[in-house]
Amino acid sequence: MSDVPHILILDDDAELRGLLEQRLRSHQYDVSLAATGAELRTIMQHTSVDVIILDLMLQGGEDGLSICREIRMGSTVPIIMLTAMSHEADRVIGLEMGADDYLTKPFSDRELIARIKAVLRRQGFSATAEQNISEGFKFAGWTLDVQRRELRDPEHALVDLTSGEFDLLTVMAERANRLLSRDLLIELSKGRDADVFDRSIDITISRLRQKIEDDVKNPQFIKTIRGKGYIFVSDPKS
Amino acid sequence: MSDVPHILILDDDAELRGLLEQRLRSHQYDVSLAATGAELRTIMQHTSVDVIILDLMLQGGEDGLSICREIRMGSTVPIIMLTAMSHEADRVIGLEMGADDYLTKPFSDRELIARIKAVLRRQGFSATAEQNISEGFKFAGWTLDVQRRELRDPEHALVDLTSGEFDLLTVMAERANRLLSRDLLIELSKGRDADVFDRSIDITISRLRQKIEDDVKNPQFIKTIRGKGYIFVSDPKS
DNA sequence: CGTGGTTTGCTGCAAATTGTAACAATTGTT
DNA sequence: AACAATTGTTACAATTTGCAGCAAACCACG
Repeated sequence: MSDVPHILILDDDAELRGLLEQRLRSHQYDVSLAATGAELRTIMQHTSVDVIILDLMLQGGEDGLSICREIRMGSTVPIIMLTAMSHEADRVIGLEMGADDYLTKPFSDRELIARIKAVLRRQGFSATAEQNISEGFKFAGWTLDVQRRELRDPEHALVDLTSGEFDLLTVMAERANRLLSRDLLIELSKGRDADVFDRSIDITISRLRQKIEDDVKNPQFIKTIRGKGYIFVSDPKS
Repeated sequence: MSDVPHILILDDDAELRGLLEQRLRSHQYDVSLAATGAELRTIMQHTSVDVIILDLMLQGGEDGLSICREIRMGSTVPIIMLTAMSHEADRVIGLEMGADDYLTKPFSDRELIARIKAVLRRQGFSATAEQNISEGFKFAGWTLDVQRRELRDPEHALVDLTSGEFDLLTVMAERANRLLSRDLLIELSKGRDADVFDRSIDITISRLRQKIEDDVKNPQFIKTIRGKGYIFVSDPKS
């Protein structure tokens, strides 16, 4: 609960679980273990988790993807998926389901630690999830204050957003650096299901870009992924 | 199990195996030995391997090329092949099957170590091992930032790529210096299976070349292997 | 060397996808 | 009610992608 990142591992292979626990602990992480989705749920209800490591293939009718999607319904915790198969298609599916990264078994400590660090850094780990939600977000000098519902540019000037624009920006900032489908964005920001020909997200994205992007033709923050959706990049231009 | 590269040797000659092990260990590598394809499989399932050294000629019905191909189905580990004959034909076949480099017997320690280092370096090993992963790629001054979905030329200027071009370049950069078949590229970059007369990769390659190659007629980065596919060369100029 | 068949490069299209302007519907305020 | 602000829809523009088809390059033969 302090500044040590807390990692939750869901895998049905007890041996691998133990191994991962040992290695992550030796790298100064706080580790919790779960063998089933139910255990994972219990742990998540009682403690705060910074990263989840999820095996794509579970036994006994459970499925990593469904669990991933389920977690995503109620949380934005970064998820790293473990997969035994190497088909890159898994990656596509995993990312679409809301995983943040994935690893093909077997993998080395080095790889796993690197991905954990990368994911934590991307999520701006200095602030925990709750802090993020209550305090707001910062990206490239901009400040999004969710409490006051205010956006300020790097010069600290107020940028006038409509509430729809603000809601969209908020859900995107909460899920920065992830692929977000139009359907998901509509559900999260408008709280309704998307119609088949629903283009309203595109229009709101367009209006947001006009207000926050330097060059609308080359957006730094909101990137379009053709055929997939959008990504909000929280840390552009290094 | 830490930062020392792990090398797996598959050879049916026990004497050569021992010799290689001893020498590689003296060069600070972590070494595992396998005498058969089955042993190799077992080792790969349980640990992570950074380089595989594979004898092309094996006894008892096993064949280095098939094993190489089999490894490639599920992994991108660099493979160095040992061959008794120096026929250039072997080289072509080997590259087709997915080997990364070649060594003709007999060879010196020096040669072997040099190739191992070269292969590791191409995989971006020497780098702090963290950048290597999912952050981005660098080649000949260019920068491919996977998070921000941006490509910059050696002058640090943004190069405008479409989603499809970006995806293709990414999967090629992830597998630099390897022969990549059209089918594989389609599966990896578009997430679908290739049709029989699918030329869409050729077109995307062509458009990519227009944007990144100095002289499109003499491409430095994306080389065509007639009848086989393409290779992305990450470090041209030699 | 030629020659013909095969493979690859690349230029128009056409279809699909995305961006956005203009207008209509909705909501909230005075 | 009148008005302004916000949001959704429609329509059209711009972009991206894949295919057809032809030119160029390549290869194996004689």
